[in-house]
Amino acid sequence: MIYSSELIKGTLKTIVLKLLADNKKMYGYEITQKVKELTLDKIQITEGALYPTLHALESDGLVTTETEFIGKRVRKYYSLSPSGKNKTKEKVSELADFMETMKFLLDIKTRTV
Amino acid sequence: MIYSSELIKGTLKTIVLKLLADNKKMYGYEITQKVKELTLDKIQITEGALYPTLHALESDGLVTTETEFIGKRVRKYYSLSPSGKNKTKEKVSELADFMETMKFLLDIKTRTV
DNA sequence: CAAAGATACATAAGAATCTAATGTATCTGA
DNA sequence: TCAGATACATTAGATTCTTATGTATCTTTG
Repeated sequence: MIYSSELIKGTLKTIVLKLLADNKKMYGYEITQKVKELTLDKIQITEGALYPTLHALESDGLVTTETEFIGKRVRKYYSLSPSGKNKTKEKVSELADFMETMKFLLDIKTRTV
Repeated sequence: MIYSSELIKGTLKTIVLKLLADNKKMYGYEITQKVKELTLDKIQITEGALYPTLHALESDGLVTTETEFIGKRVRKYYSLSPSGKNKTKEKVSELADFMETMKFLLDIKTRTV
């Protein structure tokens, strides 16, 4: 089972930030594979979604980049900047809070009018 | 604190379906107020988001409508159709599953390479 | 050793879904 | 009376994703 795409919307940035917080530095392709692995294939981040997100994080100053060559092939590593670390904490705790709220909403058994 | 809007994206349809499952029939404005109340103002559904969603649910055959007049003012009640009830179960359990996955993703403490 | 599949970057058109603004109209309480 | 709440609805624009495409290198396998 793969989650319907709408569910992923809005959480991608937080997922990426959190992965970077846990793994120090990662490159794009690695992120897609890591998410796929950690979620047992339930979340598959496409490159068309990931790269624009990474670029946005960079232009917002939340991540810094360094390029490395593996043979002739380029690899672009992303790391959290100090403000990126703060942002990560904010986004993660907001998402955790949101999930609590949603869990409550989904469990409610109220009067059937 | 109000959740950043991107978080709501993709969950609105599920929230509405679940509310209808619990409350038999509801009208649009009532839904906005109910969500606001149940989430202590953390989730505020705007009408610009809600009405198109309700109309989409209707044209998908997931809800049926009945109009009622309160004085001269019209009120449009929405109820789940049989397929809407099935859809609600699907969407709710998918979202619950998704939240488990996200919780795992957010809590992971892995090697710092 | 050729070809397929994996690795690795990137962009772009289009779809989906929300925000913010606007519109109309009625009801209620101070 | 008049502001605020109730109640419907639409629309322009923004955001963010999907799907497709492009380029190039590396690795594995028949």
